[in-house]
Parts: sequence; C-alpha cells; structure tokens
Amino acid sequence: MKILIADDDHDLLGLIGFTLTQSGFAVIRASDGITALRLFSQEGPDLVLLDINMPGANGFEVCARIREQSTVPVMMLTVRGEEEDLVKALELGADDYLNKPFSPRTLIARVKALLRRAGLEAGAGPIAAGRLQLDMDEHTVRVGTHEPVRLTKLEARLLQMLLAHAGHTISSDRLLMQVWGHKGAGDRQLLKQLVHRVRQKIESDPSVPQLLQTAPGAGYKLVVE
Amino acid sequence: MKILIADDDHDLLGLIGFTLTQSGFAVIRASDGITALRLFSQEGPDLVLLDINMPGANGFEVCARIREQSTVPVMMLTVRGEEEDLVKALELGADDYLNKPFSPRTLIARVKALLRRAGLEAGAGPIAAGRLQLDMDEHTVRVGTHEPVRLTKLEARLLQMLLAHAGHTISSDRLLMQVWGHKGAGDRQLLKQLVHRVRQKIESDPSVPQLLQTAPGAGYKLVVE
DNA sequence: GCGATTTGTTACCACTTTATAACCAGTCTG
DNA sequence: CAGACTGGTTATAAAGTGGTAACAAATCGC
Repeated sequence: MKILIADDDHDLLGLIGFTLTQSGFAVIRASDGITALRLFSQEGPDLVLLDINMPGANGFEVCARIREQSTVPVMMLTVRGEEEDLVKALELGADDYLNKPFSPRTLIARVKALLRRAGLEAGAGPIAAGRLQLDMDEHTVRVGTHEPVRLTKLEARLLQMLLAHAGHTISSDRLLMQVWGHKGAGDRQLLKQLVHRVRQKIESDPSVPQLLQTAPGAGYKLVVE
Repeated sequence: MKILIADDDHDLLGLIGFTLTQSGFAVIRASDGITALRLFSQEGPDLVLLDINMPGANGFEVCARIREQSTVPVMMLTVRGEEEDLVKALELGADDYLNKPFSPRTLIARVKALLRRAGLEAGAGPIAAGRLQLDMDEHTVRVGTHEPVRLTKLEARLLQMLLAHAGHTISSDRLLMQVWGHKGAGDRQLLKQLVHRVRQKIESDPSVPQLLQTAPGAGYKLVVE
C-alpha cells in the first residue's frame, strides 16, 4: 500500500514517513506541490497526505489537480483553527483532514480508517457477493457460472462501489462522486449511461434487471439473494 | 441521521438547528447539560454537538458521561483561543471541535466529515417508531408486517421529520420549512397534498387516519401506540 | 498515426413526482 | 347568519427522472 506525503516541513515529513513505514506502508515523499503532482502521476499511490501550506503549489491546488484525474483518498494536514482552509479543502474533494499537531497513533488510525472507507484495505483477490464475483485486477466480473466478462475502468469502479455495499441502496450523488470524483458531481446522465452499459454486461435480461436494480428517487443497489 | 445539539445560547441553538435540518438531519435540542444527557439516553443520536459553557452540567461533564456509555461522535463548540479547554475536551474523548463563531457552511462540512470518519454516513439502517419503519436510503416505509411501500423524496422527508418527533405534534409551518426549505414557507396547499399522498400510502383507511393524524389548527403528528 | 474501444454528449420517450387550482364541508367569529 | 378560514379531495398542468439510442470525442493498443 503506497502513500504519498507532501509537506515542506522537513522534520514533520520525516516523522510522518517514519510512522507510516513502521506500520508497513510504502512511503513516497515530496516537499513541494509540484513534486507531489509529478510523483503522484509517476507512482500512483493509494492514498495522499497533503499539507495545505506548501511552496510550489499549495495543498488546494494539488488536491484539485489530483481530483481532476483520480478518486484516490486525500487527507489534508491543517493548522488548528483555520476554518476557511478546512472547509475549502473538504469542498475541493478532500476526504478527511488532520489537525496539526497530531500524534503518530492518531495518524495511523485515521489513515487506516480512510483506506477502509475507500474499500482498498483488502487488496488482492476477487470480491464476491451473491452470484457476482468481481476481480478488480483483471477488470472482470463473473455472474454465477458464466464466463467472466471484461469491464472497462468505470464499469469496474461502479461495480466495486455497489458490491462493497451489496444489498444497500447507494445514492446517485454518492456513486457519481466515487466513480468520477468531484467533477462528475451533478451529472446524472453519466451514471444513467454507465448503469445501462453495466446492465448489458451482467443481466440476463437487461430490460428487467435482477442484479443492478433502481431505487427510484434514491439511487441504485445490488440485489443479493 | 439524528443529531443532538446542546447550547444555552438560544439564538445559536436556533441557527444550528435550522442549518442542520436544512441538510436533512433530524435535530434534537437541549439548552443545558442535564437535559442533554437525558435526551441522549432517550433518543440515541448519531452525533452530538456540545457547547462547553452551559448551565446544569457543562460540556466537559456531558462529554465524559456520554463517553462512559457510548462511542458516538462528539463535537465541541469552543471559543477561539481557549487552548486549555480544547485540550481538555479532546482528552475527555471529544472527536472534533468547532471554534465560535462559525459559518453554517463550516458547520455542515465538519459534521459531515465527522460522520464520514465515524463510518456512519451510509446505511445506518431504517429508523423505526411504533409500527412504522422508515428506510431513508431506499426511500421506503414498512407498516407493521406489510410489504415495504416506495416513497418519493418529499414523502420520505416528511415522514423523517414526523418520525424524528414521533408522538409530538409538529406545526405546519415547521414542516413546510423543513421539507421544502425557505421558499415553501406559507404555502399550506403543498403540505395538504403531501399529507394526503402519504396517507394513501401508509393508512389502511386513508379517510380515517390512524397513524398520520391532524391536530386542527396546529399541525400534524405521528401516533405511536 | 490508425483503428478499436471507451467515455461523454445530445436527444427522445414514457412515466413519476410535484405544483397549482378549484371545489366542498365543516368550524370559527363577529 | 354571512364571510373568512381550515382541511380534505379531485383534477390537471408543469417539472423532473430513468431508460434507450445514436453519435461525437477522447483514449488506448499497436
């Protein structure tokens, strides 16, 4: 599990890096925003820790840029009391924040919680629910005993979200956010299309969905018998 | 999602209550510490907002008592600069704090972030009162052992409000405000219609309401035996 | 760079939900 | 008692939602 840390405070960078390494994470360090963005594209980390005050490009800019291309979990490091910064960060799509100063214990707990929420903790191997088996590595689903079906990136991500909460309805807004990131918020058409395409692939009769059902006015859910 | 607010400043209590209600939370209000603790046991809220300075029992005491029996997320309202208070609150088990004064936008952002962190944002399951079971995720109600009935957004919202204060009459004005927001205020027809439609769905004989009853001249209430 | 795949955009239709209006019966009030 | 008001009902118009198709734009693999 790779984590990118960006902070211009060298001591803090060292401390955070050490703490995370001790807990078994692979750590990538950046001491300014530009470097952070370069390393992000280059390394594709599973989680990003951003200080707001940085030279080069500040935390907001980096967060916004990352959100343009990815839905990776982002945690911001904030200075206690800077309310405006905090709200701005959350609205830009940051998933959580951590007030400085913080204890290593807190850091680990929050990082783990965030990874868990993003459904990334388990890692390898296919996830299953009911008659569905999703393999995120191969980008395939298998329905019952049928042959595995190839999925596109977005289709896989949608199914991942639905599968992670199998049996429960997930709101359209939430799906939009999780699949497309911050930018996609509000565009229902995207979701309509994606659902349509996924149904073509996994339903035996796409016009009468048995697995990926609509909860009118609410969202979609994966039915597991 | 139920939130308990405790603050002795009546104006602030009103503002916070209104803000949260607008965002779809069910709000329980207390203006002193003793009341807060009583309502906590009684209502079992999903998040607690505590002012530190309160008559009865102050925020610290309330927070400590709550922590004896629950791990519910607690957010403290603090006065900027009172570092001592802040540290004490966090040591007592508060999960976050908010400096006064704060904007409604900040409040919402922080409350949501805290709920997210606590892993409560998604399906906290259906809320129940009497023979009614309301599932806000799926937008359905179940009356007794009948099949669940689908609700529209507004219907669900109305029932959420009534259910959150089951057994108590809620004034028409308040319902209008909470379901439609600012703009709907004053239009009784909207509410008449909505009540009518909800009764068609949940009452066995809609012309003789057993559950959603009228309090003439006052408002409506949900009867729980 | 080229063809194939994937993703985004626009449009249309059927259907549901919400808003608006009108009518009726009962109650309250001067 | 008349007139104003309230709440319930019905009918209809306006707005919104979800499914589908066709096509354009972007991206990927070679």
